[in-house]
Amino acid sequence: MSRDFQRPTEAELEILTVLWHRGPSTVREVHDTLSLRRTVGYTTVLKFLQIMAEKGLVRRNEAQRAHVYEATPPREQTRGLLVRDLLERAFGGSSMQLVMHALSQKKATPEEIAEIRRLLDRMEGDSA
Amino acid sequence: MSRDFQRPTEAELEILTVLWHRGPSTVREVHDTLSLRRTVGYTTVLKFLQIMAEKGLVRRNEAQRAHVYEATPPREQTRGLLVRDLLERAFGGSSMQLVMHALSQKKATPEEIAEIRRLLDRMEGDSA
DNA sequence: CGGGCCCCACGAACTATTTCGTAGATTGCG
DNA sequence: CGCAATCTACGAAATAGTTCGTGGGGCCCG
Repeated sequence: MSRDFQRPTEAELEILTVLWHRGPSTVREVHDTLSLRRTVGYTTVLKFLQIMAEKGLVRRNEAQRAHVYEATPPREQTRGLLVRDLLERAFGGSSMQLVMHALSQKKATPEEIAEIRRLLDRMEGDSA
Repeated sequence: MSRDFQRPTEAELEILTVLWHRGPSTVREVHDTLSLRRTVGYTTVLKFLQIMAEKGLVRRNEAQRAHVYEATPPREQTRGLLVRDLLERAFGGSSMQLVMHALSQKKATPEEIAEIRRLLDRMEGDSA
């Protein structure tokens, strides 16, 4: 069996974020959440969860009549996958360029900035 | 006419990166470059450039028999668009999280690290 | 002039992704 | 029990994205 997850499609990612946010949820719960942002049919969500279950992107608990779905790939792992991907496809692998863009995108709190500094310190330490 | 660019598809981005790298190029040049990485037909590349021209992603100079294509959206603008997008779709808008991932993804050079530090300094200065 | 090579336009096949309708089973209630 | 509300399964339409074949010209060399 394959242990590596493939890159989720846009709609799949949308659902994964809901599951990461809510934790294990039923189709209805996911649907209700998504509906807050955009119009989408109930069976559309159901279908996606079924597809994702096949792909291994979600785990399904059928104990109840309304099955409960849970995201399988750890959130950070998926994020890493997406970042790696964007890095390669649009930034020629230069993580710094990506960082610069991310930073200029939105103002960070002093705490967050401090955290990034610590990470930079660690990196310098390693490379030394 | 519309001045905002839409998010390029995967294949379109691939071609844009070639154009950013090479500068204005003919279909053949783009095709040759892409061929170094993967198998792709000449007319496939041609078709994409035609589609992209319609979308406004590239500009076409027909002065020569072999038309010369040039990327229209500035590279940094497109990168910004992609980063913003990823930020929204996978990081709940937290640029810090994205930065952390980007940094841990690939080792940056000491120089780059220094540059990021300077950017952080500037950010703290602004918010003060 | 004729053949071979390269170029563009365009349609269309193909694949991937998204969206939903319909059907059948289950459950809760009056 | 019988109906309305809810669920899942599944097929398939609709859309988006990718890939390429074919046709019509132009260009260059022998």
